[in-house]
Amino acid sequence: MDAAEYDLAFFHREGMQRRTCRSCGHAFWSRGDFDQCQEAPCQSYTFVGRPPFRRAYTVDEMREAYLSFFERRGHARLPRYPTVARWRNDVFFTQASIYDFQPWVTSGAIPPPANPLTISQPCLRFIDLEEVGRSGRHFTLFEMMAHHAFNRPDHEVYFKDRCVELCDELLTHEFGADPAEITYKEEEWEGGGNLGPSLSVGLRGLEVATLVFMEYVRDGERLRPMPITVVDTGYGLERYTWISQGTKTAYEAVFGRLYDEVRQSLPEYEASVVIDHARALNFMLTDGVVPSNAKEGYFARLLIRRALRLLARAPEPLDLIALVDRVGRDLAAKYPEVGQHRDDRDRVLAAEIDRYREAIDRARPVIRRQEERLRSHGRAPGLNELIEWYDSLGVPPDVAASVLDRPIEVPPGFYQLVADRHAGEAPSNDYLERSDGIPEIPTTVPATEVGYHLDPYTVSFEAHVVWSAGPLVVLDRTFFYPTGGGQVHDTGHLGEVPVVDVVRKGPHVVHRLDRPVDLAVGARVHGRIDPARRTQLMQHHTATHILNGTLRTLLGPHVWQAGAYKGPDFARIDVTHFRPLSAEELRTVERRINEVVRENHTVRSYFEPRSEAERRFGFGLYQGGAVPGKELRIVEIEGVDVEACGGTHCTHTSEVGGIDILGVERIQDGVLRLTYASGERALDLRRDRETALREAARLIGVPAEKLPEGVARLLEEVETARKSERDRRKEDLDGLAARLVADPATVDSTGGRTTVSARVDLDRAELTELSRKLCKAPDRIVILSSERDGRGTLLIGSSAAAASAILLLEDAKPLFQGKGGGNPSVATAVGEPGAPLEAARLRARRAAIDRGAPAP
RNA sequence: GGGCACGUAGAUCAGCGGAAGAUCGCUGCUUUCGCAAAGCAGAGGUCGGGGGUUCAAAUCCCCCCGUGUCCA
Repeated sequence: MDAAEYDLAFFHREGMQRRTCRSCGHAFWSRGDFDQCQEAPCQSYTFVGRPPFRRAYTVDEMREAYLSFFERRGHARLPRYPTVARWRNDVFFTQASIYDFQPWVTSGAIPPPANPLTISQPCLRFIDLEEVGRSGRHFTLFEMMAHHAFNRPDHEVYFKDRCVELCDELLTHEFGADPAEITYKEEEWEGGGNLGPSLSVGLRGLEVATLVFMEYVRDGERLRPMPITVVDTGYGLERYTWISQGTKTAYEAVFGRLYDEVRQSLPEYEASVVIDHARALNFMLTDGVVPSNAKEGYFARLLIRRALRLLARAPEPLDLIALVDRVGRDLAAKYPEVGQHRDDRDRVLAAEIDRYREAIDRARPVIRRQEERLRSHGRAPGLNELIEWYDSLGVPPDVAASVLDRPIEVPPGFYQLVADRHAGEAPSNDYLERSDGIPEIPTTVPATEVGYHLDPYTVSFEAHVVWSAGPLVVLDRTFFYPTGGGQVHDTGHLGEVPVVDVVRKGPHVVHRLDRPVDLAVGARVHGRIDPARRTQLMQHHTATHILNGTLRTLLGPHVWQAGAYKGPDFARIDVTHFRPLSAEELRTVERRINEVVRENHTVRSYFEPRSEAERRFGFGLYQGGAVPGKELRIVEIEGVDVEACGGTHCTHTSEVGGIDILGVERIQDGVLRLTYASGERALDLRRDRETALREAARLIGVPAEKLPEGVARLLEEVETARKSERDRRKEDLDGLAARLVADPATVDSTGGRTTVSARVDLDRAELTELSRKLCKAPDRIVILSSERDGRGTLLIGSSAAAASAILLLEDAKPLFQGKGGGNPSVATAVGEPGAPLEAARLRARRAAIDRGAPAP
């Protein structure tokens, strides 16, 4: 990055010098005369015991001081976003404040909710999990305080110069830091295809802010300017609290009194980690993460299990739920939603704690058995077993040692070894987006004005073509709904040409016709939407909201939509929940949703300023993912459900007609999928099911309502028939065995042995069975030949210790080009077609009679 | 999303290329006034599903389904 990028007027105005750090080699700006930047590792902490700030702050005081500082300087204060980044599919969690505005705001697709703005965003990072409790400054959950500005060519808010000035003013004026102690280190930032210069702000050995200026798009080797430049800053709330107090570690400063309390029972490391995890869990569970074995849920599980293990080290075991609650009560002062979700949070937590116990209980006998097996081979469980048990059974090494009731050495980097084991695995490719196959539409084409938001009942309209290519048409206005928000597009006609697909492309709604058309820009067209399909989509969408709201009411606020589909034939919703629905829960849900339909609640759809809507309804709004923008479209079913949603809805719940739940399945640990249908489709499907039922009943000759009993009886009959067939075959073989033994032509009893040899054409299973029967008597040698499908089989069985079936077979095999083998008590071979099977049998018989077995 | 483990009688599991087993539970008989217990006898299995390899597959390979677990 060009040095000029960092050559700011502010630095010169303040008389700062550009120097090069002798440790890290980075250039930096400062007022003071340093030969290295004021950041770790170049500079060690020099604030412990003598803080550089005017006074000490608690976390809440610091957050307030920061936000109000920027508020006073023209920034709008924004409430936090959820810590689960449901609006993105490339990450699970909000890891920085800028995540709240990616990708739509930073790409310019949607205006920011405020500009400039300030926020303290709780962020979750698991990358440094091992550092938590050790480094003194890492947290799983931290709050990134930030001020952001989004600059368009026609509206410049502020960029580098003002940004650095604000940061400097915060440190020096607001907090009273010595201006001479601050260094601004030049760095480069790159992410998501964008890049730009950044400044890392150092103070007494601590990085107290990162100021990023998103400016360029990487275009191959070249850099193109971004249409929107972004000021992306990050100030760690915990670090500010820490440096203001000058304590030894950030944990003491941030966790305050609770830290001292927990330290009564646990050492520094354990105390820091359990409180950290309890804090992170409060946000995760409040924001609807359900612990599970996959995706975001796994991280909640990871924290819970880690915390349980560490808490168990206390002399008097500490209770995780109590600890989480204790932390939650403090958080609730500033984040009321944490308090509101308290009971639900505890239920979810308790369920996961139970599951951990179950996992250990399940693993215990497995571990014992494996140890037993190892010991029988003269070995003992070692590191490999410990890794294996953790990886596939979830048993941590210390727990495994306690199960075995003997100490096992656990190497320090144990969890790293487990991670290394997973190193070569294929990376997740969730983030890959499919191309929609639609060409770029020139920015000069005016944005489409959409009518379906305000009036979902209009299915006929006039509009003008503003762009067209082959079968694709963009109009100045449309009532066609484009696929989005889980709802499938409308179909219909433009003029006489069928519309087969409708998609949103940036600000445009693109209609795809079933054939290329020649439409001039400016041409007037008549649009007609298939009304039956539209009605069905509206019913399914409103039904989805009714179901979602009802599930949250009945099961708790941990229920979040994890995906949804509203098609013309059926709809489905995936929701987070920690156990399967019982038959009774399902009945209750179905009864309630249909009650809501009958109660005919008004469904209001309207636009509202984001902050107002969030104040009134909270984060539950973002069931379909957080939606940026100044205004949200709210769909409110009074008393049942409120969501930010762009779909087409009925205006009264009775229009939904009724909701039939077609099925519930567990699609992932912690996620249930409900499939259902409404309106006409519900009737169709019910009719189909009834027809199938009646037809099945007719086929087995019982009235439809007696079908279960009828089927049960039928199954019983089948079972009886199968059994009697088995018995009959058994009897046949018994009879055959008796005849063979009684037939002097097949039996030879010389030398204290009985050799039974016969040609019986049976299948392989029958041959084996027959031989087995004959061999029940002692000192029997059984030699059976059989031909099926042109290929001969020779089976030899033996209950005579001196006669080996396999040796007899090996001897006779070559005669009929047989392939096969077996063991001393039974052996089988199949020969080539046409090979002399009987000769082989007679040879085996001869050998058995003469010697009991061929000479070795 | 990926790795690993597991799926065999009603339950818990063994077997891991050559004739489906153990323990508990169940049924019947013996014994007892009756129960428990014991002894004897017996019933109970598409070895998760589908392909493949092999003379032969519960067993080896591939693909699904389910459960658990770890990693992102």
